[in-house]
Amino acid sequence: MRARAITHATPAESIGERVRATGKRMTVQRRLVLEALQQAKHHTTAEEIASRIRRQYPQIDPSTVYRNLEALEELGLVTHTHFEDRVTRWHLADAHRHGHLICRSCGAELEVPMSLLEPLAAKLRAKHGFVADLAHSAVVGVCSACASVSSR
Amino acid sequence: MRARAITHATPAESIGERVRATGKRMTVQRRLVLEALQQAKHHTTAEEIASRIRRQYPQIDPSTVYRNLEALEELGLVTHTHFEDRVTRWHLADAHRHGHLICRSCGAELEVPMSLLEPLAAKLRAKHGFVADLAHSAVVGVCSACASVSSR
DNA sequence: GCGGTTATCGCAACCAGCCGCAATAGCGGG
DNA sequence: CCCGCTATTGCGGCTGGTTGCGATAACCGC
Ligand SMILES: [Mn+2]
Ligand SMILES: [Mn+2]
Ligand SMILES: [Zn+2]
Ligand SMILES: [Zn+2]
Repeated sequence: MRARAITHATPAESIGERVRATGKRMTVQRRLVLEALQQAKHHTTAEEIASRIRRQYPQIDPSTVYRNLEALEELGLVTHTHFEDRVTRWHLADAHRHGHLICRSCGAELEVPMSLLEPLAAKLRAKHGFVADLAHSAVVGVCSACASVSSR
Repeated sequence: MRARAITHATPAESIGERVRATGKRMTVQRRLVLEALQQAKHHTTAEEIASRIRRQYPQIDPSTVYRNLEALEELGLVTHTHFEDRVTRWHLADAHRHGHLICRSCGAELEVPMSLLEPLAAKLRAKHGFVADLAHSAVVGVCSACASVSSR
């Protein structure tokens, strides 16, 4: 085992070390939450994570999933984003950061590069000393398709 | 009554007409929600509105408050903003629009003029045809006080 | 004013998420 | 390998908010 080359993008063992280094513990539930996040290619919900875990480990409690997501977020391994429905979306932190635009009329979701949002963040930092996290909440509005329909 | 001058900023009768013009009805509950919003000088929560109404009208149900806030929002009389706790804040729509910055470390709330946020909205409109409502969600981040403490 | 249509109400049940508690199980040290 | 400390778990209960349903009451036309 020791000599086995680790080719995976996020070596499972180093994550365990990183977790333990802060006095936290690597429980089976926590490992399963991490695995579920890795398997979901993109953002996912706590309920999706829970139901995926339940297939292997039926006794998992939703609150355990929520607490683990929080704990992993404190460690910088995970982030979350708020959309307009009241369901929080979770990302692995190493996934490329991006902003979200969501249409309040048709629900369409667009992703935009952080570079687009960065100038506003820079301005808030300069004017107010406020370090903004503009990826944290989706930007709500009306998409081009819906806007052209409603103005016609 | 008929000749009495109306000096109030938002003539109650014209609101009633505006409500009825869309096939909606001006119920006592709806009037009480509006009054509660007017009495709260700035943004307020559904629960604050409900408990204020309960003093005059104890049988009001929370769902009635929520449905009325939604209905009044559809009419353009009311807007809401999402803060970082999961409690929605409600404004009368004629109150001056502004953005919110909220510190995830100390909870401080700063208000910023929409003009600060407008350049981003213009860019999203130009690049994606997306009409953004940047006042809808508070911008989450770390305020200057907390940022200087944590970097020291 | 009166009556019919139907928007709205109160209620009960539900959903996403959070929290306190007692039991369990990682972890680090010996 | 075993032990003790304590982080974490499952559970029950709660909060803010939403939804379906049958009863009520605005509104409109006469
Ligand atoms: Mn909203
Ligand atoms: Mn958040
Ligand atoms: Zn995403
Ligand atoms: Zn405000």
